[in-house]
Amino acid sequence: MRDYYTITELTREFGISTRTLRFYEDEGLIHPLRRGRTRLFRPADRLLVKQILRGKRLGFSIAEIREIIQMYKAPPGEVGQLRAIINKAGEKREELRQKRKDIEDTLAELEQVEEACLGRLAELRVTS
Amino acid sequence: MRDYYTITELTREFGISTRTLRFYEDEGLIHPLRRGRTRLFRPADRLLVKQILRGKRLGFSIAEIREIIQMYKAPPGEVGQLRAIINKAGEKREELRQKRKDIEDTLAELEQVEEACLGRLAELRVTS
DNA sequence: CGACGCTCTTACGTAAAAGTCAAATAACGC
DNA sequence: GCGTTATTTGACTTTTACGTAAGAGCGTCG
Repeated sequence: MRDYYTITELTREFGISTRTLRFYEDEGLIHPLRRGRTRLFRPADRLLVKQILRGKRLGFSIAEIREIIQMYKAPPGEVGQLRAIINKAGEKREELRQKRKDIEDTLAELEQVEEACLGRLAELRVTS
Repeated sequence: MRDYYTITELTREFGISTRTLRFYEDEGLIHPLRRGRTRLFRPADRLLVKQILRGKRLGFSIAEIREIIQMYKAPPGEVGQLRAIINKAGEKREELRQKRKDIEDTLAELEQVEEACLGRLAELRVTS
């Protein structure tokens, strides 16, 4: 496990631009160290980037991703705070289950598309 | 099953604006009938809207949703065309499986968050 | 008949998430 | 040490997916 990654290393690994990583820093999603002005990304920062991109793939906005990330690093706060986190986590989980159902439905439809195409191809081979 | 829906009926059912439905028509995603200038949405149009919104929940862009929709209504074309559709459907399915994995991972992490919070709450009750 | 609600088109505005470009530093390879 | 490459900040631009407002046309309810 590397100590530090340069910004370019991460852009290559994840297929994103430096602008994107700086944007995520401006948005408060990551906080890489600095040596002088140069950013040094720790493994923990790299993991965060991974989680951010995963959130993007699922269609979450930066604001939503920020909420999720903040739950991960929520400190052992007071009772009300803990309950609030539990609630928010529950909501997000419900949302994710909905997305999962959407995926299952779309997958089923695409399988039908493929089968229909294969069937039509078979017909064409027989007919011709 | 209704014959036709007005634009406002659909906006109420789906919680979207008339602007959004007209935008989807401009983008070629739906093609409601017309009586004069007024749009008449058939059940098939309503189904399409459902599929569009499902795509949006999954983070697909309008362009991607258009691709998916076009696969659904692909006519029994020629062999090359059919193969192309099968390929594209395969790609989308792979993408969806990735999203599903992303969801499973995020769900697992959120469950950990919840458990950590519950554990901490239990501690607080004991300690206090 | 008049107000009201629904609908239409056209056009400009906007928020989110970066892309792009410039100019200045900093770090690296030899 | 010096040229090349990487990195920084800052500002402006772009794309997507609508929001919003203006102005006008129908149908109907009282």
